[in-house]
Amino acid sequence: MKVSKPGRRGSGRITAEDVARRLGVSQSTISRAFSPSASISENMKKRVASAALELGYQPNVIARSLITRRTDIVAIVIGNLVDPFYTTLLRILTERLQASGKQTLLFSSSQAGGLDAILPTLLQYQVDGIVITSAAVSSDMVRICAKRETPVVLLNRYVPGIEISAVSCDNVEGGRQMARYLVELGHERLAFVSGQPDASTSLDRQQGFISELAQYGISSCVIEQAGEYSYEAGYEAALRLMRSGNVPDGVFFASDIMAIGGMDAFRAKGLSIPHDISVVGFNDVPLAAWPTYSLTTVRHPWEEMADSVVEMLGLDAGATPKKATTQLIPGALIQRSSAGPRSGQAPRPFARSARHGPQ
Amino acid sequence: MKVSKPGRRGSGRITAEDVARRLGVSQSTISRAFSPSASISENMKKRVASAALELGYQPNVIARSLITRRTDIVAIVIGNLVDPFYTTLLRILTERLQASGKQTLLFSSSQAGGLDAILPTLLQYQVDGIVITSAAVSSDMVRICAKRETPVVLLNRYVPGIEISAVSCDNVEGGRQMARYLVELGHERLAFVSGQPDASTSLDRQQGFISELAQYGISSCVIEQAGEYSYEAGYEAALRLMRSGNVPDGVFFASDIMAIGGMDAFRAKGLSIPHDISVVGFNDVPLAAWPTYSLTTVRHPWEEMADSVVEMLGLDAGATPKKATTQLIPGALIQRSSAGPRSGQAPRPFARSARHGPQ
DNA sequence: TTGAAAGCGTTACCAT
DNA sequence: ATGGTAACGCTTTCAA
Repeated sequence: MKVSKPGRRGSGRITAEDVARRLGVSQSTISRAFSPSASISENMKKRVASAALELGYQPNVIARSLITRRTDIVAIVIGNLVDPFYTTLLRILTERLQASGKQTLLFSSSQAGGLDAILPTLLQYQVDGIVITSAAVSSDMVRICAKRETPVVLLNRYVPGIEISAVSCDNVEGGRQMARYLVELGHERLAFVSGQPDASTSLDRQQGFISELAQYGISSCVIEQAGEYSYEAGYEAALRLMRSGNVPDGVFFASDIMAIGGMDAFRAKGLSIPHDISVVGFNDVPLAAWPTYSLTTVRHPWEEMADSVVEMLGLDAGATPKKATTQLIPGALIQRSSAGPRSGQAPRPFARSARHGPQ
Repeated sequence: MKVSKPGRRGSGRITAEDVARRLGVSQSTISRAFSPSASISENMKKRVASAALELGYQPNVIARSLITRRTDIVAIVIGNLVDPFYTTLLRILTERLQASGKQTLLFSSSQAGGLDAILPTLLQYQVDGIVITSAAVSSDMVRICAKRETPVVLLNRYVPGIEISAVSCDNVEGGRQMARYLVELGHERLAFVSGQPDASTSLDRQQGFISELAQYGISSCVIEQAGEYSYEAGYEAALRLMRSGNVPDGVFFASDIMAIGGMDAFRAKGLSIPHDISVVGFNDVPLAAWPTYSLTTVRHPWEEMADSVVEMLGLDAGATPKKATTQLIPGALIQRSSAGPRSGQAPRPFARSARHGPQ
């Protein structure tokens, strides 16, 4: 006869052992009752379920992960929780992960040390995957993660020389769309306000914009460096643009939040939008749709991006350790009223470039 | 002589055992090298450190938590990741937790089922504490958490009849401050726009506002229900306020995001702020400081609130299982330009109620 | 279908 | 100061 183990320890923790004792069965049986694929009689399953409910038992996923090697936790590294773009990204991604039964362990990389300081602690938590939406990624990090077989996906950015998966909006094409749109509205004196000078997102949007302008025979475009993706930076950049003397008639800001700062600056100086100047952004954050701004922008394919991330992390059943690939998903031009035809021209001469109408 | 265990399993996981073998010492020694309070020679500690670095070893906190019963993970339940108030709260709290060596497991309760659906999975992760910033909290939940000895803190709300800790801004006093401020600017025809009708935050601000108005002999105040804390709801509420015929000369919105929606609505209808109408909000989200809005509001004591939460969770060394208490922290009236003296009056007759100047 | 036992990677206690 | 060993709560063989 089995000698029953000592009773409950001081803690309020209820274990499978407790349920087993209650039912007079083995602890393994309790485990099986919570494992969908295990073979257990329907009757026993029911008995366990009711006993568990009664005792308030819930399997300890932490203990489980030790043996299954899956925590169902995904780490998300976010740089700037002030920027609505990132909070939107976080929201969409967390909801998507939650829907797949994964939980989000949130890391803010704005802390001192950046990603380098975060990565070690992050890995200690044995996360099933890492999503990085910001911060510099070194090849050292990639090597460390690869060695531990922890999948990493860069979201909204990519690092060329590195073996790492990435999913991002097609920023080059987005820049092109904006160029086409503004040119077809009749604008010729254009400006681009860049974000962080080394961010691939900003660079790509710029490159797409400039190269498409060239297609239309517009070879000059003022490039104003805002320095960072923020309202204040956009505001200041707009002021500098105005001080420079020749105010453009169309400005493409590398992100919505900068564009909105820019609009406020232009208006503060008495310009009317879009009459005196057309402003467009990128991202389509909720703010952009507000009537005060009604910002024409490129909508990020939020849902598709989130889906891609989940797929590339290989979190679903068949964990295919995908080779590192970069996936670009096209965005959609959202026409609102912050950009209009050049003053004195007929409104909306072409609508060809608007692949999607206003929402 | 000890028989060495079989070598590494397929996985890329490096364990303390691996480091021990490498150094020809026991696994316990490796563990001690990573435990600050353990007794280990300085020399050995160094040898372990370098071997660990070489092999890429990091202690598995998941395994550790099994025995220490501390995961260093705090669950944060956020209802509305669109509202800048909540994203700000999340940012501040996550940074504060990270600074204390705790990690944030993020749960969005806007998902179907709300908190009831989330709590079970949340508890499976053996979190050290739970911070709830939204959603209804039932006494059942409180009982379950209490049984498991998992501390719970309500942030920015409280539930009267329940034995649960809460930390919140002093909403009643905030409402009073706003009443004083608007009255002293000369306004008499006032309105309050409420958020969710059952939210303690909204109710308290309303109560403080109304009761303080009464102190000044103003017994009537229009109450407009916006229904939820959102830009759109604020916008619509403002429109209804205007349609009602007697437009107030001062409106207190229960939250900044509603106030901003309201400002846009008033302006869209041709009103000038603060000339025709004064608007004030609550929270002091980053948006409120933008020049377009320059919203007078009550600043949430973000940092103090975060500090209080950490303290009430008892996460630091001496885990005092505090009795459930509700802590109210006063906010600060931030004077900006969305509210001004009643048209035709001398500007700023009193400044008494502005406890802090504009930032 | 069920039970017993061997881990998973760590900490903590007991020896030495 | 260090090594051995028993937990921690679970999943997963292997037997029955």
